Amino acid sequence: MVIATTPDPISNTFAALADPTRRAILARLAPGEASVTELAEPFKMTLPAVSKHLKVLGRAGLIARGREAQWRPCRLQAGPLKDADEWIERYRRHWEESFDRLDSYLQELR
Amino acid sequence: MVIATTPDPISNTFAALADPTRRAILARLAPGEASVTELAEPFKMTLPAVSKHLKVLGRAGLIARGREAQWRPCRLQAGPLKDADEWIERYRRHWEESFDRLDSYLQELR
DNA sequence: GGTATATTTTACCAACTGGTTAAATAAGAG
DNA sequence: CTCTTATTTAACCAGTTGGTAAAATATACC
Repeated sequence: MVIATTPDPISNTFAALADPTRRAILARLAPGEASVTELAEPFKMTLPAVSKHLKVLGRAGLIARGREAQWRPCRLQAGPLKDADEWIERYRRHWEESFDRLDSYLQELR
Repeated sequence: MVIATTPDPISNTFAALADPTRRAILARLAPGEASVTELAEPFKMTLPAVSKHLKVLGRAGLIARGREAQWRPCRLQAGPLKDADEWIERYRRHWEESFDRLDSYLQELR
């Protein structure tokens, strides 16, 4: 199974977050680690499909894998999320400003 | 040119951010609006390629297009970035905690 | 060794992506 | 109307993605 490796970590992070299944997996891992079968349970896709999603998350550094008997538990690694957050934060001013404009427009309407 | 439309706005946003060219375009738009040719200038790709990137950003709601004579100026729309930021923020505790663990480990090493 | 459970790998497929070139469209200027 | 400039569309291509089914691998248990 070929998984493309961008030499650009933040692109990998955003690409990994661009899929609802993968975001749900991260949400499931927030309270603590889980096995692949546990992670797959809520989805109506096959186990290999989930395994691929985990590989994408792993490549992005968003999860780490353990080894316990025949289980390969996953746990969240939030480091890349920090980088993504810092990238987005640079635009905070913009969405706050555009809210202000909408707000004062709504004021005018009264 | 077929541009896939996910019924999932935040997936579109993250997918749009997953490309370095598109992130650079957004950065260029932060100080103010720009024409397509101006946006294309720093890249060694053709104009239609940039036009496609702008379409992806438009679909994600990250830019709006104007009309001035034969120019179609782009300006940043940061709304979707706010949603992306809010999604990521839920994990802030996780990257701060993992920093704390690294920090106390480094303390121990001394 | 043989069996059961958990997970990954392989091979395959249709759809999407990111790029190209060439042609089409839009608007201003002479 | 013609020419120039700005931009998009169309057709195409190679590579990636997200899924599948079937086979392979890993570990525990008897």
